[in-house]
Amino acid sequence: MAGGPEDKRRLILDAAVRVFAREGYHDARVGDISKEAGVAYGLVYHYFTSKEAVLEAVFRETWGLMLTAIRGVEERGGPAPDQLRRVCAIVLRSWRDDPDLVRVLVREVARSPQIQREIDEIEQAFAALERIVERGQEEGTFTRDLSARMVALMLYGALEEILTGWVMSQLPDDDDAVAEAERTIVALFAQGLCR
Amino acid sequence: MAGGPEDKRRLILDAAVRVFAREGYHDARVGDISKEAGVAYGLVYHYFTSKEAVLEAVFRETWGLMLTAIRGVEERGGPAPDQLRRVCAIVLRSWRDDPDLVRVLVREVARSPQIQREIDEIEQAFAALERIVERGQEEGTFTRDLSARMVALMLYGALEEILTGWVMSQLPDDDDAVAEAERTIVALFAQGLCR
DNA sequence: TCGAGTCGATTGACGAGTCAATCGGGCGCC
DNA sequence: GGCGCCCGATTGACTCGTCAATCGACTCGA
Repeated sequence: MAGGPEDKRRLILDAAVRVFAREGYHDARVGDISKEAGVAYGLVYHYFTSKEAVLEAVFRETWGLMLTAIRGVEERGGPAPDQLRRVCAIVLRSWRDDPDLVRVLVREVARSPQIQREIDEIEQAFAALERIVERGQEEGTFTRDLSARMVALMLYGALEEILTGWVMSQLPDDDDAVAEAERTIVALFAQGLCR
Repeated sequence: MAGGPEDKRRLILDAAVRVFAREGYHDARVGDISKEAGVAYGLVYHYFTSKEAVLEAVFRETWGLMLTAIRGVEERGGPAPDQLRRVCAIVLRSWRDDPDLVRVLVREVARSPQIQREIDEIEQAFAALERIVERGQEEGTFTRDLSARMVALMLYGALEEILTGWVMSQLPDDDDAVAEAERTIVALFAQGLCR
């Protein structure tokens, strides 16, 4: 099993993340991926039906993990603002955990023509955020004046833009900055700007 | 002059917006653009050095107008929350004004590998938002606890995500919804969620 | 006559995807 | 235990369609 087929698949997938992060999906050649993985060109097609399928697998597997983590927050329960904070922490910390992966997701998937916004999967992330906001409204912590769906969208956009800022190095991204981003987004969405 | 060269250039540019909106940049053929514009294939290359240059011109000219409008808001002055509201109105209403253009900007430019985030131009939009937030902090309307730059980024992301929601039809986009989006984003950033 | 503006068939590069050949290790049979 | 067969894993040279970009010809007003 140590040399089983799944290993090569993972090898290719991990290599693809590095290559896509380095070159971008469009400029990345399938040959670059096989080379980076140390396998033959054709093997990529043994495990994936196309170059796009490789990107899709990267997205699907990562996104699945993220959704699971978010659902974990929901199940653990607690006050809505706390849940929001924990979700933001998960999303923002992913940058420290695997910058290449975040780079690929932000640049190629978030709004890409390839994988035109795996609507379904991304919708589930919105839905989770929306549920948390709704729960806050029901428990009376959050105002009912704002549409939970729209707030969820804006929260998602704010998080994505912070990650993008890091990917594009428009924003410092040391540990302090990551912690500050967490603090800022929670404070902003909870209390707003006005003093 | 009615048949002067600038006319054909505009013709091509406008056609390109429609074609990119319809097909996406990658799938759009240069021939599609010339056909849509009703000019010969080669003429596209008379006015632009490459297909990518066409997209870039679309971005640059539109973004210029938007920056001018935002600077207009700044110059007109007034309380920071008001300025924020006016900027949001400009951005969000652009969807009603020219959906094709917004579709292209959101899908192809915002995070694209082509025109890799015309860093400079987009930075100026961030900077304008940042200045407005800072002014609010100086006049004492906004809390000084949050980094103006980060807030600017989050605001930008929230706006972009709303537009994206419309582009991807994940969000109703009738006149009422546009008005509600304006109200929601201003209320959220000013007061936050907590009651 | 001149050249700016216009035309569109041609081309040449390029890279995704194919496929036939080879490898290798598990398994049954002697 | 050892031999050899079988089949999936692996290889990489090659094919083949696709466009972006070029370029030489044509038009027409000055």
